[in-house]
Amino acid sequence: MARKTGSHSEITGPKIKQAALVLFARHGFAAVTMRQIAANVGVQAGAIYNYTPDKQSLLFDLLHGHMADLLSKWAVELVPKNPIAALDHFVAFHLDFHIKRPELVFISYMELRNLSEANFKAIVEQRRIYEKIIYNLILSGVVSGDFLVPDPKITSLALIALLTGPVDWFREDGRLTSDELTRQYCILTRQALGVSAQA
Amino acid sequence: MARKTGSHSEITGPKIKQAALVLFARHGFAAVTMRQIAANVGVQAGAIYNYTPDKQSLLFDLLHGHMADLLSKWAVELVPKNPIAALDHFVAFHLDFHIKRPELVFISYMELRNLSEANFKAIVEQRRIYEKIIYNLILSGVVSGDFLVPDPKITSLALIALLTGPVDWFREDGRLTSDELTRQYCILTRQALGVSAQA
DNA sequence: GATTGATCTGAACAAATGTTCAGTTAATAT
DNA sequence: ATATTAACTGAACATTTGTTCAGATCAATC
Repeated sequence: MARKTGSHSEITGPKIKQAALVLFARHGFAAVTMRQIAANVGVQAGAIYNYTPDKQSLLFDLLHGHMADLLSKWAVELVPKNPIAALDHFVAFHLDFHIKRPELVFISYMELRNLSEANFKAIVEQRRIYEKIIYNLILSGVVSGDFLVPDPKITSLALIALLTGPVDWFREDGRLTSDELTRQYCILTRQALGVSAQA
Repeated sequence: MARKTGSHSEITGPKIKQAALVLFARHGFAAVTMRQIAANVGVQAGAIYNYTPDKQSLLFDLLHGHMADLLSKWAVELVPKNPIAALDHFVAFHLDFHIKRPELVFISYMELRNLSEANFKAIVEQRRIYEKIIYNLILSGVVSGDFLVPDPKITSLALIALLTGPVDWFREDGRLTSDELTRQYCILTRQALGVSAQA
């Protein structure tokens, strides 16, 4: 071989993914052209096809990688056995993970419909696994008597909506630190799940 | 004049808006073509331009009309003076209004960026007014001592996220009636705002 | 029944789209 | 120096895009 394999590709590859992410988040998958992505990388449109078979795969890789990242990071977390402590731990984890990736969170929510059927199913399965984690967490608190919720299934969905909301407005350089955000959402979620105040 | 003004237009006009709404919600503004909209109405693409100057206006009219509808409907609501009763009233109102319009809620959230700058500003202003309503509602409860929240501003944003979440999963024909949904979210929000249980 | 004008068709337009590919470039190995 | 080949260019492709508009259609008016 001449030229060490991937001498430039190790730079250009990630740059393409990053540019696609930012542009998809800002303008939407369908509104972004391959030429725009290429221009952001400093390359011609044709060069992108050295790194991805097509535009669809560019989107899928971003979403799939994001969810795989989320699930694997939670898998290595040391979660307390006590349901209330586990809830606090989860709130901190979920907020931290999502706040650091606003673009990925955004396109994961709103570009699902631009996936092919097979790709769509793969992502939905990953989400199902995550929802199940939260459901089990809430259920254990209900069983132990720490939580007071009428319907764990609904509450788990509501909890995700509640904890993902800050992604839309939280800014690292805003008047609220991420620690303060976490503290307040721990209070908010404890109250929402009916944890008695003296606990 | 021949032909009564709008003999067909009174039918075709709304049909175009409705088709655009459904298609924008399902596939996204940028992914929908004027020919798709026309086909859904049973007309040729050129005919659409009798009812809208361009594609952009089609989107703006949907979003602007939606927010105007929301604000004017709240304006005529008879809201109780008591903060806790007012919160319950608001929860019921917000849930009911949004659950009945899932497509409009969806595109209002995710097609903002496809608006021209001037159109964008107009919608943001309408949203600001609505957020202010919720902020004032929470503030009055804090002042009266009925609510226990660390930060009314954050809580008002969190409340909107919480109450808009069901749009994503609630189905009129699901296992939960809208009355039950409202009841559960009244409990959830009361708890989230720190309303003491015996109230 | 002729006229009018709102409504719509159907073809056309330039511009932009995702993707392909023959050929150029340049870094490495010999 | 020469050969090799990954990385990239730049032009080309068949489609599709939003939009325009001359002309067809046809119900209401005179």
